Amino acid sequence: MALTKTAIVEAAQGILEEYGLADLSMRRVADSLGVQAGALYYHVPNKQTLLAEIADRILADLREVATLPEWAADLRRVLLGHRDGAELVVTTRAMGLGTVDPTGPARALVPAGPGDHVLRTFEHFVLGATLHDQTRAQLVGIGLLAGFDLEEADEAFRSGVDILTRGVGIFIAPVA
Amino acid sequence: MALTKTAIVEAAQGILEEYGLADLSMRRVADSLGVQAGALYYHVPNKQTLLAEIADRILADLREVATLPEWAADLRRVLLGHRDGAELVVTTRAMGLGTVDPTGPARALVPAGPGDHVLRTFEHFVLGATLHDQTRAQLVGIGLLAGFDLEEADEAFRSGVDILTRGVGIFIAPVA
DNA sequence: ACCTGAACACCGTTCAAGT
DNA sequence: ACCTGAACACCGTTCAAGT
Repeated sequence: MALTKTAIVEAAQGILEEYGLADLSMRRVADSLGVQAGALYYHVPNKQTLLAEIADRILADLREVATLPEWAADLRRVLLGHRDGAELVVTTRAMGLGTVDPTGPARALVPAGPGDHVLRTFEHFVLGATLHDQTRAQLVGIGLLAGFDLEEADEAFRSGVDILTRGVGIFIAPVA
Repeated sequence: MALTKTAIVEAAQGILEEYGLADLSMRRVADSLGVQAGALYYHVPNKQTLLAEIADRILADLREVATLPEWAADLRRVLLGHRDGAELVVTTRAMGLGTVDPTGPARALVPAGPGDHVLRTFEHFVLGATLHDQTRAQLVGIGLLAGFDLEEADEAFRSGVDILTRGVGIFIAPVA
């Protein structure tokens, strides 16, 4: 069968889930499809856009939610559900690639104008915290890091969401 | 003069500031020092630890501060002050490398126990937001992205810090 | 139109051999 | 002890040539 963009994206995602982002090369994707690396460039402009396409597929797992904390937890769930999901989405978002905005399901929960700052703040926290925790969790899995517990990190994440929601005053005396 | 670890770290940082993280290769560092790439490995175990050493140097610019929002602004200032500073520090922190904790100057501002969650939450937000903004600012500089304004991003950052400090209630009606 | 084969210009890391 | 030279096992991307 002929090579298609969809087949390439799916093959790339398969390699990502199985071997991780560091081992996801254009040559490996081509190999798994039984073609030469150069052939990919007839269907995909470059590696970055291919990765952005995978990021879009990952973010498609996002569910509808009723509250901001629920949305934060769901975004974290989706990112942790895919190998190197946080790193992929962080990079894609930072470069302005990808078409799926992770704050999408939360848009309806805040007023259009001032709610924007709230959504961006939540997004940066969720991506920052989850990138940190997922990287560490994966290092523990390879035996390159010890003393990190994802359950504890989940607990800290929920505290972070509480702080964003109610302010630091819930944990410490209000600051100037 | 003989090659030293310090000379290698300084040369690497020089290349980072001038050409960026993507162009910072062991071979380039070696070239700039007039040695072969393999020679570096007698003084530095690998590239990651070399990068961690640069991250430590960058975080050494952190000032003493009196409040949490002031510390957040200072960390952002330091990261934006070095090319790819945010990416470098995010990666180094996630992998548990580097010896300088960016929350250091803020430790004295919060109580020992519950203050920890507050610090980590602030750290993840500052790193997440600044990584995002610095990447976009640098893409604008190369002409690969338009419609991003760092002044606006700074403003959004300050709003984010306000939300962390006082809760989302200052921007929108309190959420469940 | 679509793909191969081969090349260009690189990587991080290792290691025998020299000094 | 410290460095060179050369290798190993790769990269992303381009492009003439074939079908």
